[in-house]
Amino acid sequence: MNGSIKIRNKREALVKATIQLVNNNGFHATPMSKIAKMAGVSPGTIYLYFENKQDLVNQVYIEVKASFTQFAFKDYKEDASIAIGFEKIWKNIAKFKLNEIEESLFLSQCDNTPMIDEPSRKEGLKHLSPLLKLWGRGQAEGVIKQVSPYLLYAFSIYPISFLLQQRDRLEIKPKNINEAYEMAWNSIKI
Amino acid sequence: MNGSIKIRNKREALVKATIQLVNNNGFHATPMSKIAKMAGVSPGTIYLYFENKQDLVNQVYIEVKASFTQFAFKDYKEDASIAIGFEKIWKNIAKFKLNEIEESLFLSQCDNTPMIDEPSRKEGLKHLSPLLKLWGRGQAEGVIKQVSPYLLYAFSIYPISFLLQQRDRLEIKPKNINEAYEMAWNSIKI
DNA sequence: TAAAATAAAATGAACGTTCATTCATTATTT
DNA sequence: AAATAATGAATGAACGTTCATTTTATTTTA
Repeated sequence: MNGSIKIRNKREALVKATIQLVNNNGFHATPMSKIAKMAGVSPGTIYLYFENKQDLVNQVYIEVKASFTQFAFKDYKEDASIAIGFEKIWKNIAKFKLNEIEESLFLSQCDNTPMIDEPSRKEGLKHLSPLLKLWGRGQAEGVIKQVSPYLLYAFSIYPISFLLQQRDRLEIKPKNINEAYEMAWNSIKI
Repeated sequence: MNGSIKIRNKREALVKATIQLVNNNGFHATPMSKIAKMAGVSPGTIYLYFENKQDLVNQVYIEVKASFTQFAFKDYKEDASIAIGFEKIWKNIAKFKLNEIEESLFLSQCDNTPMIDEPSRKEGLKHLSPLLKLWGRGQAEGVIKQVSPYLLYAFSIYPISFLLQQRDRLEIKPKNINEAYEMAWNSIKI
């Protein structure tokens, strides 16, 4: 019982340790030796699960991103109305970003630095298509503004990441969530 | 006449080189030796202008942030109407983010990683108060939503940073800028 | 004005440290 | 006993920083 994360399996512990240490120190200021120590594992052991440091961080990125997108579309039914469908997805994303803070901070660091290589970036982007489809349908129905998906994303989804950065995250409670949701919807609805 | 940036003075060249290299490689993957080489200067020379690597990146951050905020409030008159004032500031910020891409990318990396120390972060945050004042006035007049400044920022200003990240930034042309502005305004106006 | 003396700026090789990675060895599981 | 998993000391490359030395600029002297 040392100061390290308690583990079921070593790979999982390594992933967790990587997220925490990269969040606090940045990728290149996080030595493999520290990751190993925090995971309660020898440095050499890392190389049984990952090819090298870059591979480690790529894999962590892809896993966290997958976990994020899976959460985003939980209980989302493609046949619901645009407004209902969007609210579902939006609130899923908000819940994830505000509850899974470690994972969200990690993603935002990955998305704003060159620490992830291009193939892994592409891989992480795959899973967002249901939202794009929803928007396409909304535009066809005349409910959603006729602007590029980039703009729709920038003004309705991306702002959630900002709230997460604030020091006083705890203030973000149900009332504020709903206020935020209304702002998101107002910006993309016709 | 080598491959390095041509310079007026060495400090300026070092700042420019730091921005470019950090954008491409990240802070900790950018050795002082490379910064020196790109600036056309000896490694030792860096330490005539900066205490150490952390001090270098802190100073660059503060300077770029200052240049950004100065640009944001150019030609802004405090006595204009809320709508006019906000549009002025918003479009200034958009112009900066979309034209000064190197500087904007650098700021977004600084704001999403632990590479900048806390005092310098605080220092960089100082200059945004005119916008907060404008919003306060707008709320008093019943023009701006009664929500926290964080939310107002998240939904009207922060999205601009996302547009900058897109691969096809060149597509962001006047028409799209105005669409984006309308979305920003829609999300914060009552 | 030219030469000499001093000061300031800049250099880059060298230093100590840290890091990612390896691999001979040990522990654990089958 | 054989196979698999894990270890951690060792390695060599790369890094941030220093500082004795050189180069350039400024001032003083003759």
